[in-house]
Amino acid sequence: MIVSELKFLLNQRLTLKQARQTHAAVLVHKFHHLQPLLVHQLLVSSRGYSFDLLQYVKSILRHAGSPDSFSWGCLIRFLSQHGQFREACSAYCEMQALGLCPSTFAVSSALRACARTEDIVGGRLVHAQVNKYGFSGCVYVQTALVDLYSRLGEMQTAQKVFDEMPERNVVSWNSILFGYLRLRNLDMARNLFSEIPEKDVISWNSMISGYAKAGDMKHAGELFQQMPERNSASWNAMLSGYVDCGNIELARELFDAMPQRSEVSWIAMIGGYSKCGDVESACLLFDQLGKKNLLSYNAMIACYAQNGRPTEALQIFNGMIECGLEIVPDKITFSSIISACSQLGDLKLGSWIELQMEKLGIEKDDHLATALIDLHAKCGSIHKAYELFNSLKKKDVVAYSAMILGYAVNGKAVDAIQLFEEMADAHICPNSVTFTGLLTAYSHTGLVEEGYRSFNSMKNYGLVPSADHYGMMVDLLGRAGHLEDAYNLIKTMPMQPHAGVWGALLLACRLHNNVEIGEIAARHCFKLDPDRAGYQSLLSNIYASVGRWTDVKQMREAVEEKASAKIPGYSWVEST
DNA sequence: ATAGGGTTAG
Repeated sequence: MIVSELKFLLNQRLTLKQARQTHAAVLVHKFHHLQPLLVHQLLVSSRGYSFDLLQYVKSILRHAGSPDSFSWGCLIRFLSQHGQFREACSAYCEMQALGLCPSTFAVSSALRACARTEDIVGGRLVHAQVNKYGFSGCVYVQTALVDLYSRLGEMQTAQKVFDEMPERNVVSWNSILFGYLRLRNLDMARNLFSEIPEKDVISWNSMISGYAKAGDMKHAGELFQQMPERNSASWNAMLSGYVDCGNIELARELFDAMPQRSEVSWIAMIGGYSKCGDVESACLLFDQLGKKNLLSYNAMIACYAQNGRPTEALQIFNGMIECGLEIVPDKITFSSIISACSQLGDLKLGSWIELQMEKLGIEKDDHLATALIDLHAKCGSIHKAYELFNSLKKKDVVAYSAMILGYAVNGKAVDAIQLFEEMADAHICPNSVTFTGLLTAYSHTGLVEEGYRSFNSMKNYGLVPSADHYGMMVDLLGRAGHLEDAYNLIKTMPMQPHAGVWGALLLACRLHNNVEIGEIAARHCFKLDPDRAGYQSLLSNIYASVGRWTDVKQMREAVEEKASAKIPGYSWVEST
């Protein structure tokens, strides 16, 4: 009688509270055989993972009259499915310690957990048990092994397991295909793909995205045309392929042609516009996107931050917090937001952001720490920046560049140059941003020879100096009084020099009071950046230094004319 | 039970 009542209860969706009551009944009446049903129901009906739930289930399992393998298997599978990989692994170990024989789904879930955490040691341990318990004939377990070694990049082992499988399903094929594609081994992948007896949409999608990631849109497109049925992931793989190779027009064509656009499509498209600097189009899409989630907010915030519009990045961030949907920012949001604070030079805001991160329990990974290095360096706390730099698990080119630039803008040129050498010793290849930092450092020290040498060394790394790099060299040469050399360098530029380059030359001419070159530089500045009055003042000062008062007067009038031409109230609008 | 598509730092 009570058994049927309990069974009825257990087949309902149970809350944690109801489960505790049922559990009490189970204990009182020693219906231990119902415990697996209880655990199973609890996990199946739960809305998701929570710490309380885990603790409760574990307490049932630990105090169960007889340890039972089925319940442990349910728990491990549940944890593995809900991304709690570490917990899944430790539950697996605990079950082992109880002397229980694992089920096939406990083993495959444990393998999945090891694969996702890239736990090679744990994975091999479970693998050893697979043979011991005689799961060599189980497709699911064997497929999980193929998946494990594929994710770890150990393709020889993956292939061996795959070859020895007594039977395979399409998931087994997809798992090994995934492994070769991850290693960018397109030849192997192509051969394998052609051998798959019954390709499903995932096989096709994996292959398409493999080609797309390798930049081979021709083959990707061919497969896309050939495939029997497409889902939104197929379209998205093509879309992000075009985005990655910078073909935003084709990406947009695809976006407009898609039968159904998913959240992913919108975000990929916004990211595409962001990368090619078309902020307006990105913004337009974002506004058209009806209900926004964390990832679409992240994409738009990143778009503004990466395109030098920090204020708008912060506005979107505020909009996200106050939208009423209770979207919680994650480490990706904060990476962009910290970058925005840095661009604004706002350490106060930055500190507030750091506090929010602590409150949310967001751990500082290397990505975030690098953003913080930049923030602290730009705001003058160079020691804090170096502390963060030292705390990095792995120092990559981005981290080094941030730190080198940090030293450079804080006038610590010697430290910047030293760090650059340290980076070379660590066999990390510099890129163009690294050289921005290094050249900034040289231009602060006035070490012309060394600066010039490092500028010329860029090509040894396969780097082409940008207009900004030329600008820094002009600044370095100019400040040191080599005005002719600076002017000649501009003349050799393969691209159109922008106002900043001529501005650096003009500034140097003011420092050394050179009228002849100063006039040339000023003429270009007027033309390239007609809205700014600063250039006229500089030239006027140069004229004054040599007593050409008529020209001085003419320049001053030009400055005043500009000032009065401004729309009244403009600066008020700008400051609100 | 096993698989695929999106957002982050200089």
